Amino acid sequence: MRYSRSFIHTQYEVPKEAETPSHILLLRGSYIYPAAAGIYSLLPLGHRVAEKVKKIIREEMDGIDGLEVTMPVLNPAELWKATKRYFDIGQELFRIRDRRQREFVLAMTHEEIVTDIAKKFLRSYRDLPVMLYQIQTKIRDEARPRAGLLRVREFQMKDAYSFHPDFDDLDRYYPRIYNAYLRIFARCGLNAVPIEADTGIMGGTGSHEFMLESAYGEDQFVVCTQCDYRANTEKAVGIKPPVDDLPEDPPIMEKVSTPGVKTIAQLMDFFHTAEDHFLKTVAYEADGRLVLGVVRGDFAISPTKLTNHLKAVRLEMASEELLERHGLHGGFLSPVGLSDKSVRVVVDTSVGDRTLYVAGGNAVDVHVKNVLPGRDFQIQDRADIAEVRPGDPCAVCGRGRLEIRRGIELGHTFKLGTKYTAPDTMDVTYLGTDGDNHRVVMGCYGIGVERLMASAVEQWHDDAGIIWPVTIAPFQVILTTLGKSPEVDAAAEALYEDLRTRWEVLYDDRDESPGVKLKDADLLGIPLRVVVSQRGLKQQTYEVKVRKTGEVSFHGRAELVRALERMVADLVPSLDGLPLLPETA
RNA sequence: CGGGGCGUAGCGCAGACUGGUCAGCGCACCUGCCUUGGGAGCAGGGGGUCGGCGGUUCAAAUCCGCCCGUCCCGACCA
Repeated sequence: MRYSRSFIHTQYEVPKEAETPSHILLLRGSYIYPAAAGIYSLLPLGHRVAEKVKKIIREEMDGIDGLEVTMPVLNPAELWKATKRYFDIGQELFRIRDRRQREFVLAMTHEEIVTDIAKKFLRSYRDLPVMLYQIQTKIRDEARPRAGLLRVREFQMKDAYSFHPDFDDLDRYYPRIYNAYLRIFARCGLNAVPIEADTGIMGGTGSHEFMLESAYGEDQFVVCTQCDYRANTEKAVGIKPPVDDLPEDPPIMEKVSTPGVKTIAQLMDFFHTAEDHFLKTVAYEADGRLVLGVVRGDFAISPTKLTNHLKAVRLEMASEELLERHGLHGGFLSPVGLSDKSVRVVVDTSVGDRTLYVAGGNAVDVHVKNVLPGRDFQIQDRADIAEVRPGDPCAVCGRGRLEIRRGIELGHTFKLGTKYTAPDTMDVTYLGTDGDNHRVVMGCYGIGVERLMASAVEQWHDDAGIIWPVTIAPFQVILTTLGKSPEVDAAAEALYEDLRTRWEVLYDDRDESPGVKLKDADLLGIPLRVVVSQRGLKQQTYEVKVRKTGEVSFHGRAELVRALERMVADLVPSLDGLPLLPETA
């Protein structure tokens, strides 16, 4: 491709809307162009990168027996009503009507469509297992798109769905997709870290997120400093150091007037007592019911953990009206002396029975002190509903400490089970060898293509520009001429014709000053740069610079191709040392 | 959806507080000359509903109101 014909329009200035490195560099390199907030065109360069990524994804998906399909973006609302997602998902789901007022949604994923297909065609155990996948546009009305391609409203996603005769079969398949994901990210040059993810109401250990650690990521995950435990903060479990200072002869519980004292900070001041001697009680509305969550004062409640424990669909902070209706008062909530039996109370495992707590009094301006769990109130529902804290001991190895890191979620694998095939959703069964109907078990697996591209830039850039991994670079080689002379042009033309039979070559044939051409080559991030110049021709050499290392070498015409071949091979990311799961036959 | 910033040429910005003398600068773009190893130089040139609507005023880029767009923080995120 000749640069002069390539629709590359680099810009020197940093666009003011961009702050994140990938956003800045992709705009400056004319890889992408915004149409609206969180909606981008992929310009020729960006399109080439996306196609490279998609090719790698296809190879890996095909390698684990995936069958590519294309499903519609426009989905009839009835299917989404059947799975109840039409009602459970908030404003993020685009809902539209056609000219006859029939309701449609713009698909944000394709569980409904693919399950409907499965229901139609999967009749017998002979049809299973099967994995269908597509790479296709997803549309979501994101509340806040951000950071260029990292969080957008329209994007291409590889979404895959596997169908199995039973859970065992899904468990056998799962490592194959997990390993394929590790290979995809590694082949794209990304250091993806698999972490255990929240599985929602499914439970179990059937979900992983693949994270790229990055300061610009919007997700947090927990890592152990000693062992290889890695988990989403919504799921992570740490050891909660117990407080054990119960006096021999515990004093009885006592009411204390605490006018206007509501927060833990105010209470610590009022009672001159440490944070971990309070019971923090927070009121939620879970699918319409009032629920009180209780944690020790030095912990915070994890809404996700509480939601999962309750097996609730929606969890929100309780409104004042709901509290009033139960005769409760925000700021003085408590599991102690709760008369209304319709209120569910969940107590976190941080609350022990070897210490005396200060708790709310369930009356305005009243707290109680010397509260002893088990004596002054009964714990009927005890669960881990607290967020882990940085520095907490690891629950897996017991030796390490937990740290919280930021990351970009590159992909997600999920054992869905029968969430979409159960009788109350889409009801998908097949006929087994025993002649009986059995329920189909599913898994789903997603990768965002543009987010992966942007993540590659986040991981691979310097002050001068992008440094594409050779596997996804728009071109492997940029051929640059310096100086204007017939000899240089002739040599470059001949070299271009030769190199382009082996690689994708961007031939910078522009009549620009050396500075402009060299700066553009760096900004665009093409892995190898070959320079043809008067100076080089005089010595009968061509200069090659490796973008990633900055290493410069000179080669005669005869050995240039061989040298480039070696350098390209060296740049291909290694698949050694990936934390692959064992696959069973 | 809450809080904040920004909106003047393709890009980046000044002008605004103190209304007039204000349609400006750099880069990019076009023409010519010249130059060619890290975003050259000279000369000439094109390009603007100052985000939109309304108000105040003799007069609005500038003051006031509403709206829109965009970015950041937070909430949300199948």
